[in-house]
Amino acid sequence: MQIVSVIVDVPTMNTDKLFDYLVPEKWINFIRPGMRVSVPFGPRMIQGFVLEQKDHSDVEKLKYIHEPLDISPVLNEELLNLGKWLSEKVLCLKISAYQAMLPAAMKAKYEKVFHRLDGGTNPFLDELFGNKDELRWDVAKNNNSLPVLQEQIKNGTVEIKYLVKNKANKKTVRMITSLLSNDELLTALKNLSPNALKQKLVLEYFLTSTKSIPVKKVLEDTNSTTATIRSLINKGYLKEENKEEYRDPYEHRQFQKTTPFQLTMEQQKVITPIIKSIEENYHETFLLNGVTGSGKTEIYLQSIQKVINKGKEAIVLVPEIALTPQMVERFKSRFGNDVAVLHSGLSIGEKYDEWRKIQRKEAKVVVGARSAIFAPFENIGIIIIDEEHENSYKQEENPRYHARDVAIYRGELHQCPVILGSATPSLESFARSQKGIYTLLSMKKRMNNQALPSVSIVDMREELREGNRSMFSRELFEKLQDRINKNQQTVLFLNRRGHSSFVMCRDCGYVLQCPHCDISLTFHRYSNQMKCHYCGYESIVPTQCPECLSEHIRYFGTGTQKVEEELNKLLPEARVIRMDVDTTSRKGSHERLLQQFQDGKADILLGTQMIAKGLDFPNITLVGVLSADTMLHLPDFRSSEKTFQLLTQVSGRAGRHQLAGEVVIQTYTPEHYSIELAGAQDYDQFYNREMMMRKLGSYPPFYFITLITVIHEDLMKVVSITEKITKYLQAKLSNDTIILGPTTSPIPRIKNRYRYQCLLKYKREPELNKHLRYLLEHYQQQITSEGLTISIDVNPYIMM
DNA sequence: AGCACGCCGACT
DNA sequence: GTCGGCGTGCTC
Repeated sequence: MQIVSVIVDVPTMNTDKLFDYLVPEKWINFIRPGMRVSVPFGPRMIQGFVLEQKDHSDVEKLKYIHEPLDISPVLNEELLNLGKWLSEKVLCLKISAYQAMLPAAMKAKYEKVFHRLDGGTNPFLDELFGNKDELRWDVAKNNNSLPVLQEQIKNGTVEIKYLVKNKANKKTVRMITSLLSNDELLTALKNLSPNALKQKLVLEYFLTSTKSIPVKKVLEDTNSTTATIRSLINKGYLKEENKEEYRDPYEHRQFQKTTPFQLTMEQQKVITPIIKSIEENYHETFLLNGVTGSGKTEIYLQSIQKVINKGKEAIVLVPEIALTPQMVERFKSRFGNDVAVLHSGLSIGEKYDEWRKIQRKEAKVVVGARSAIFAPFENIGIIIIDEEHENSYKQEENPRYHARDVAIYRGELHQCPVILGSATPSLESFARSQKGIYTLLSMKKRMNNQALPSVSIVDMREELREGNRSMFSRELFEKLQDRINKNQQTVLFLNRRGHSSFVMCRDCGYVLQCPHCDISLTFHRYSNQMKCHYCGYESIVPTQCPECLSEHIRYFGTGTQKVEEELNKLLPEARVIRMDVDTTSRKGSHERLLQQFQDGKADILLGTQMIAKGLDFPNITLVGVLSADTMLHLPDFRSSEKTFQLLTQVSGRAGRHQLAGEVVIQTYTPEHYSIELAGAQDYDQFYNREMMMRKLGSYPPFYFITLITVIHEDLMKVVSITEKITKYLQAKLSNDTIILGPTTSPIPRIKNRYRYQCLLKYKREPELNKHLRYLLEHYQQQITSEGLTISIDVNPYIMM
């Protein structure tokens, strides 16, 4: 007797445990841990993951596994353990953790069908089923036949079958193979009936080409029909078979092979310790801090080459928005078909194929977004996270994991180096490098010794005072005109996030802040109040600036569209390409717009977030940041850090080649350190300043934080539950732990459900997860039956 | 999540 | 006295 323990695909807390099943005789030792199986669960049939094998169970009435869904395990032992670790660390369901590791194509799709059992003897059923003996549930439902069918089920003439399917499947191509040698073909040709002209053509075709050809191609090339092929198959000359094929998203692209570049002194120095840890098989986390254009990618490429030479595999994570064709090309042109690519632009089927290349060891390198950290490699030699400070490495839904944590966990397990690369490392990572947890590797020079662009910061309050009410400062406008005259290109960057949610004085730049939290107050339109999302402080919306008594105090924000209109008015001769969510929603439009810009079809590229990275065009000599402040005043303790990173990032777009670059940053708060220091491109100084702020505010990296959000349609319930949770935690956690809340969330209501939150700041709480789990269990009933949501985000990046 | 079981109101 | 509403609880 063989028994397996299974995690079932039912995403609730009460089913988040192992269920035991008997393995049918014929599958003993075939069904193994890591495989997906379909199992009877109550009256239905569902998908599950086999976690363990055993020969005894404490449960009396075991059911049998219905059938395996894979021919070999899709999760290896490491990933099975990783899933367990992950679910404990981020407090998610085990099933969610495992599903996050696999391509979406493998997620189960359930179908219900009615199956007739009368053997066609009941004419009444003919009406319902037609000439088939199966009827899909949704079809029956649309025909209003459910009540009748229910009756038939009672009679025993119809049963319900539950099907477990994949979301997407392997793509197959029908192939025609010749079973004859050339000599035999010639004989066969002679024996053909003289009027079988098409058959003759097909056999002749196989004389001159390879033995196995897709049906479609045979038909096209010989201008014959399936009937011809069929008769040749019947004569035993040809054979038809299905061949599995990969969908290749880069099928029509040519990749010019590149060879390693000669490294600069600085690069050489940096790569040495990385190579050492690859060669000597030990884990070390490196923080590779190199200015924009310092050649980090070449370091990655040469390190990966070493890893491949050792017969091991490499994982490279890149932020979703930076995963452009240009980026992929750099890897594909160095490592060719050894590279698999995983990103959100691919279809479910394409992702599935790329994943299978990895699993079958046909790929050695995976380049992908966040979830690629779960690539099913078994012999990892290096893990690289490029632009490590990017927020997109944190998943903002369950499982709320950070790819960096998973990377380091896997790196330790495989005893291989982990490289975190960035021009502007996250404070957390840089602090760890200062403490010696990560090894800091710095590159301060650009590869071609090109100087960093010169940055000028324009005080927009001054502009206003001098009567310039336009969104362009005089300096930026002059430079814009100059570039158009010189036929050089400009990138204009506008940050749309934080749109009119904060209130600022246009005269002095004063922004309303919470007196207790040093965080900007958020404007609430419906209640017409200013609120702090961290402690709940409220105040009225001022009509006068509290600092300078000016009346020019208002909500802040401008859209790209408005800027475009303005540009058309002021510089009608300028050709503008606008890139934002509106103009890039269609597939491929992102790439197309960039291509147009690269081809010189526009003078100005105007855009949001998405143009901050990866742009590397020689003709860009001017970068303008229209309003550096928008992000700065978001109600988020990381707003300064994000501002600094973004400004540095954007500035790095200018003057990467022969032509020198200039950057103009417009701001209402030029004295703010994140803007001033981004202008000076001084990371170290920024780090010191920001660390002081974090220390004062008891924020990371000095404290860990965890955010608990309670969501329900009944506001009273939300408030009272959040209060209870806060009280409970106050009683259980140490005195050094700071508990902020209950307070309303930055977005107090989404889809008619109210949101309240409680923020924990702590240095050491070894029992925290235990308490949080207790809370989840305690409210489990209300979660399942009353639509209550309690979201727990350990180390949140978006404070909503 | 689904689905069955089970206990109260509106109807034949 | 029955049909069906959806609250409650279970699924190896």
